Amino acid sequence: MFKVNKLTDYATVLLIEIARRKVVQSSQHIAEQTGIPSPTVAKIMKSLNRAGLVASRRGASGGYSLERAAELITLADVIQAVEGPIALTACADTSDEHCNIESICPVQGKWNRANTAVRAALTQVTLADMVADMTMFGVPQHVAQTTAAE
Amino acid sequence: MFKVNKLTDYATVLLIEIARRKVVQSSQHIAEQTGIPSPTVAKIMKSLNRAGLVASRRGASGGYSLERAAELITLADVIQAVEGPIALTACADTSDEHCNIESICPVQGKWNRANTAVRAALTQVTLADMVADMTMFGVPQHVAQTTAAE
DNA sequence: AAATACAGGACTAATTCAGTCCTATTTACC
DNA sequence: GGTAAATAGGACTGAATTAGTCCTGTATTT
Repeated sequence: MFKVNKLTDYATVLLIEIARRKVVQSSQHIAEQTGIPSPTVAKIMKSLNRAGLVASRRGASGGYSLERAAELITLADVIQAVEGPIALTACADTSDEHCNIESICPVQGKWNRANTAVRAALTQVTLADMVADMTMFGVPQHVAQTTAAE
Repeated sequence: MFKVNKLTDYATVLLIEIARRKVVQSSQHIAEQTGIPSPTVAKIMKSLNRAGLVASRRGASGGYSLERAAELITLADVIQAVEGPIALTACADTSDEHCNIESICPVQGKWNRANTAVRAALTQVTLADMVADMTMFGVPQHVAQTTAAE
């Protein structure tokens, strides 16, 4: 199956959680809210921070918040933050990886068109869209509960 | 990096080879032409045949040929043939896989929009496009040689 | 000063993927 | 009719990637 990493899927869940509440949340807290193991959350949040998708505050009562509006964070951003560049084949990307079938694949533009098309598609979908889709398909019980509980 | 399987990349190479010559070729022959190991070629060709992208003829002087014109074979077809359904996340696909974070991800349409967009993007790129892109970026030495030799 | 929380990176376990091989079936040709 | 050539299907193994954990250091609040 053609799919994104598990971690990328998690990342969207985390970002949606952060987008819903507007306050700074510790990675520990986010883990509890989402049910994703805390070390894993920490790892992902670091990537998202490095990529500039979330702002971090250290120290007591620190944590993470969105760096910019959910409308301005695209799925392409998230995937790139967690997995690196969106390049459907290895040779299209960094030229330090050498294609072992060079005789027929001398870094030609074979896949360029596809890369561009997929990147464009993923740039069209924003975090805000995903939040909207979620509630459309039925508000998740768990989040609804915990949100109400506060 | 967000990318397709190596086998899918191979598959495009194989299909391009088949598209260039119009005759029926054995999987063995295709392997020699492309430099991809013959058992691997055989495996991929079986998938492509099952998916209806290539026609097969058994027995002596048998082999494979395109089932339809290169313009009508899309990258989405190839990916689906080799990797299965294009579903960016596991839970969006067959419902027999159970998401282990169900509390926050009860098979919601979170990723639907993205799946649709990516599928559309990959449907726009055809095998004919890839053949064209290849020659545009410089005719591969090897294929040029062997083609001339016959 | 002490507690809290992020930053970076090393390491291990689990999963997936790539590649090979074996047996059965079909077809061409002598 | 027999033999060789080729695909069909599937099982199996080794390699590579991914997911997950943990440790040490640094910044910040109270």
